[in-house]
Amino acid sequence: MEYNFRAIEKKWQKQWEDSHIYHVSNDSPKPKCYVLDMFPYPSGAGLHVGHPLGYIATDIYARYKRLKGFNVLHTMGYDAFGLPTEQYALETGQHPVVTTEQNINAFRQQLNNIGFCYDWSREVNTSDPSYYKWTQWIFLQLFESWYDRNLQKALPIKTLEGVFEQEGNKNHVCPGDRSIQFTAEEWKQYDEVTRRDILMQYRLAYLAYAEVNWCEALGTVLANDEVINGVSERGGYPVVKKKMRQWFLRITEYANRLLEGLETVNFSDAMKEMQRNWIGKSQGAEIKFNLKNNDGQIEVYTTRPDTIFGVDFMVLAPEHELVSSITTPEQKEAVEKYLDYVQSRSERERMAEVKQITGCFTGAYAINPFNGREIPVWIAEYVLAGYGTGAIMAVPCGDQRDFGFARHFNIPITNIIGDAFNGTEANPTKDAKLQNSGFLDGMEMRPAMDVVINKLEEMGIGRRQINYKMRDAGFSRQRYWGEPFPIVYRNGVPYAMDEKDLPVELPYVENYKPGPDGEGPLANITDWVNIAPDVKRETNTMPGYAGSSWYFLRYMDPHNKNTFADRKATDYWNQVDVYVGGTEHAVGHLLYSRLWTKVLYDLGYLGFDEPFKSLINQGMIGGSSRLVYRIHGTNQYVSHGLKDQYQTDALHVDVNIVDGVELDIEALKKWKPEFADATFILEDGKYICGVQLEKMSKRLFNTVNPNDLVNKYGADTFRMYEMFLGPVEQSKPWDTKGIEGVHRFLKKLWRLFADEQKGIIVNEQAPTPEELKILHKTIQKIDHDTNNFSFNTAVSSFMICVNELASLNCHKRAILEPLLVLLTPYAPHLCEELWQYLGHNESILNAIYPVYEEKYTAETAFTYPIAINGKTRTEMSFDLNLATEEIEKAVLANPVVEKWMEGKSLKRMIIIKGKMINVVI
RNA sequence: GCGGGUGUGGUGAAAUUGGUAGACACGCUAGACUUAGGAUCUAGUGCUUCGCGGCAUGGGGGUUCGAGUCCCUCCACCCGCACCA
Repeated sequence: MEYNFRAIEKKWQKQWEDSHIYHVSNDSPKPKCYVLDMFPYPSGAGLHVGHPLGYIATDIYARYKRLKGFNVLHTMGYDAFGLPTEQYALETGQHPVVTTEQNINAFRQQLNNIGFCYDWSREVNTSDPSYYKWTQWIFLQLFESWYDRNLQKALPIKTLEGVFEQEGNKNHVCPGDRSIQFTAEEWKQYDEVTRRDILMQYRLAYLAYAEVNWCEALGTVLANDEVINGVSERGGYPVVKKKMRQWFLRITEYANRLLEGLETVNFSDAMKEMQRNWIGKSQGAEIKFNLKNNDGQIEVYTTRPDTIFGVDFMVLAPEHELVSSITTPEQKEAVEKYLDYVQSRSERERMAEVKQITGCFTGAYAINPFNGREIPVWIAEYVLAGYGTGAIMAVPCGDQRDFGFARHFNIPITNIIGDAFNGTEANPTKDAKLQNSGFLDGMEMRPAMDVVINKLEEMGIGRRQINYKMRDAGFSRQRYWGEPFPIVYRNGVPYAMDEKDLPVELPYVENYKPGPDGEGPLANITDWVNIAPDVKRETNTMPGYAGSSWYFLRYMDPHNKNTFADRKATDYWNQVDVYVGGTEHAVGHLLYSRLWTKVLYDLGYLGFDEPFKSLINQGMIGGSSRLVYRIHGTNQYVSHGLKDQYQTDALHVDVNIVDGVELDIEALKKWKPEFADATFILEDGKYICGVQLEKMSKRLFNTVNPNDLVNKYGADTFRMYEMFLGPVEQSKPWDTKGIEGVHRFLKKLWRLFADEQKGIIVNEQAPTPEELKILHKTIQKIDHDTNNFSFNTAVSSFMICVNELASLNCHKRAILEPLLVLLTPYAPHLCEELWQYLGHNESILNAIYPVYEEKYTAETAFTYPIAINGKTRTEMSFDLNLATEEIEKAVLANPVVEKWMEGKSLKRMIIIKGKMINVVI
C-alpha cells in the first residue's frame, strides 16, 4: 500500500465538496474566527506559485482554528474589474465579461487543486451586478454624507442643510474651499444650483477638477502605469497633464482617525509606519506674505515658522494660480518656457530628480512681514501644487533641497543658526540658538516656533495649522470595465440616483475605444447616456479599489438582496481576525478599506470602525530564471561553466524544462522551433544553466504553475513546501528543486502507518516515555508555531518528529493519531485518508486538537556547553537541581577546562541554569 | 528624493529573542540494497589546517563574561510612492 497522492487527493476533494464540509454558518455557539486573504485580480495568466503562499498560510490557520473549536469564516473571491481586462478587450475584441468569467474559472480550478477549505458558497465577484449594486449603494452613502469636524464623524448631508438654514456655515468651515462663508439668510436665498454647489464642497464623495495623464494621439487618459518617461507605453506618444472634472473621496477628513485607529490594530510596525508616513501629519503654520508692487499674497505652509528670518527665497509650484499674475514682463518668456518643460514631467520624476536642479525666477518679490526684506519668488518643479498651499518659504541654511537650489542659482544664503551651519550643507536642526532673527535672536528654535505663530496670529497674517500630506482620493476612471456611477446630471448638476434603481448595470458595448474629450467609452453610448433631453448619466467608472474596499463585509452575508450585509451578520463576524496579503497594498487598499468601514460605522451600518484586527504581510516570491548561453552569431549553446571561453548572448529559457540547473536538452528542442537544430557544448555530459533572480513573469519564462507541481508531487507536498521555503513574511526566490525533500517526508510519514506489502501497520501497543516525549515536544512546537504563522519551523518540526519515530520503529496508534491531527491543517488530504484507515468514520476536520502535557517532556538534567572566555570548548551534563557550587567544582575539575586554564587564574564563572556555563580567566 | 524591508554555508533557511551559529531540507561526495534507480537506507559535507587550533552571520567600530541578536556608522539589493491590481 503506497502513498498514491493523486487518487487520495481527488477522492477527498470530491468528498469535501459533496459533504459541504466547508460550509460555514452565521449561527453557531462556537467562538468565531474570520481569516481573510487579499482576493486576487483574476488575470489571464492564471495563478503562479507566488500567489498561493498567503492562501496556504491562511488555509492552515483556518483549519487549525477549526480544530481548536472555532467557527471559522474563510472565503475567496475576485477583484474582477480592472485595466488589463479592458486592455485585452481593446486588443482582441473579447468582452471583459467573457474573459473575466474564463479567468475566474481557471483561478477557481487552480485554487481547488490545492485543497483549500474555502466556503465557496460565499464567493464574491466585484464585477457582478449583484455585488456592485452595493458598491454603488455605498458610494451613494458617501455622496449623501459630510464630515462634521466638531463631532469627528460622518453625518447625512440632510443634517448639514438643516444647519445651514439655522446658522449658515459659520460653525462648519467648508473643507473644499475655506473661503466660502454664508449666513442662514444667504443660504435661504441661494438657488438650487448654488446650494448644490456648496453642498458638493462638503460631501464625502465629491466632484472637483484634477489633472490626468492625457494622451492626445491615443485620445485617452492613461494610468501612471501606462506612461513611461513622459510618453505612452503603447506607441510612445507624448503625454501631458489635462484638467478634468472627476470624483473624489474626502479621505483627508478622516486623516486623523485613520492615524489614531492604527493604535487599536495589530499590524506590523513597518506597516503602521508606512501608513503614518502616507497620512503625513505635520504641525506648523500657514503664513501670508505680501508681494512687492502687487496686491496678491502668497500663502505658504511651513513646519518651521521659527526659521522665518532665514527665508532667502520663495518657491511656488509651477501650477500655482498666482504664477501668471506675478510674473514680470522681463521674466515672462523664461517662465513660460519653464512651464512647458514642467508640463512634460511626471510627479514622480519631479520629486525624484536630485542631480538636476531646475527652476525659474518670476521677477516678483515677497516681503518678509517681520523685517520687510524683499524675497525673490521662484517657481520650481520640486514644489507640488497638491501639497500644503503649493508654495514654500525656502530656508537654505536649514533645508538641504533649498540649500542646493540656492547654490545652483547663486541666491545668497542667510545664516540664522550660527556655528550650527557650516556653509557646505544645510543643517535641519531644531536645537540651535537663533541668530540674525530680529526679535527671536538668542532664542532656542523649538520655543521660537510658538512665539512666531502667536505673533503671526496677532498680526492677522498667519495661523497654526495641522497639515496632512495625504490627498483626497481620485475616484473617477475614464474607462469601461469598472462600476458605473449611480449619478445623473440634470442640466449639468449631479444628482444621486434612487436606491431602487440600483444597480446601474454596465451597458454592453461593441468596442472599448475612448469617448470624446478624454471621456470614457461609456460616453459613446449616447442612448444610455442621454436619459432625457437635459438628463445625462455619469460616464466615468469607479477605480479598481472601489469593489475591494468592502468585499470582506460581503463575505459575511453574500446573498443578501436587501442590504450590503445584514447588521446581524456583521455584528457576529465583526472584525477580520487575521488578514494576509502583500505589502504592495500597504497604503492604497488598506487605507480605503479602513475609510469605508469608518464611514459605514459613522452612519450606523456597522458596529466596528476598524476592519482588520490584525494583518500579516506575506513576502513576494521572486522568480528564479534560467539562462542558456548562445555563442554569438551561431545556434550553438555553451554550458554555464564554459561560457567565459566564448562570446555569448544569454537567453531566458522556460524554468519548467530545467531540473535544478541542468537543462533538459530534448525538451528545449521541442520548446521553440528556433532550438530544434541547436547544438550544445556540455560540461561533464550536462548542460548547466545560469541562474538569475528577478520578478516572476511570463515574459521571463520563470513562472511555475501550481497545477504542474500538484500533479507531480500532490497538493499536500506543494502546500508544505511553500511553507517550508521560509517565513511567510519574507520575500524569497522560488526554486522547485527542494520540493522533493518535503515529498520524501510525507512518504516517510506514510510508512509509519502503512507498508507496501503489509498495508496498515499501526498497532495498539503502549507508547514508551521516549515516544511520548517526542510526541509532546512536537505538539507543543506545532501548536505554538501554527498559532504564530511560523509555518516553516513547524514543517521542520514535523520532519524531526517523523525522523525520530521512524528510527524508533514506532507504529503505535497512541502516538500516530495525535500526530495526524496536528498535521491535518498542513496536509489535509493525506491525513483524511490515514484517519479513515485508522477506523474513523467522521472526518478528521472535526477531530480534537491534541493537548500538550508537560509531564512527558520534563528534563532532569541538561548538557551544558562549557565556554572558556565565551568560546565553547566542551560539554558537561548536570542535574538541573544540582547546586551552583557543585557545578563550579566539577567544571574546574574537567580536564578540558584544566588544560585551558593552565597558568591562569579563574576570574569568575557564569552559570545560567539550563543554558550554558562560561569560565572567565 | 521620500518611505519600508532584507543581508547567515554551494542553495532555502534555523537559532528557545543576549547564551553550543548553521536545526530541518536541497545539492554534492562515498557506500549498501537492487535487473534498474530520478525508489529506499547509511555515513560525510561552513572555510582553513596533517593535527592542536584558527576564522566565520554584508563591511567597519562599540557595549558585554558572552553579540547573528543591542548601539553607532558605512555598503549592497528588493518593494511602494496616490490612475496596475
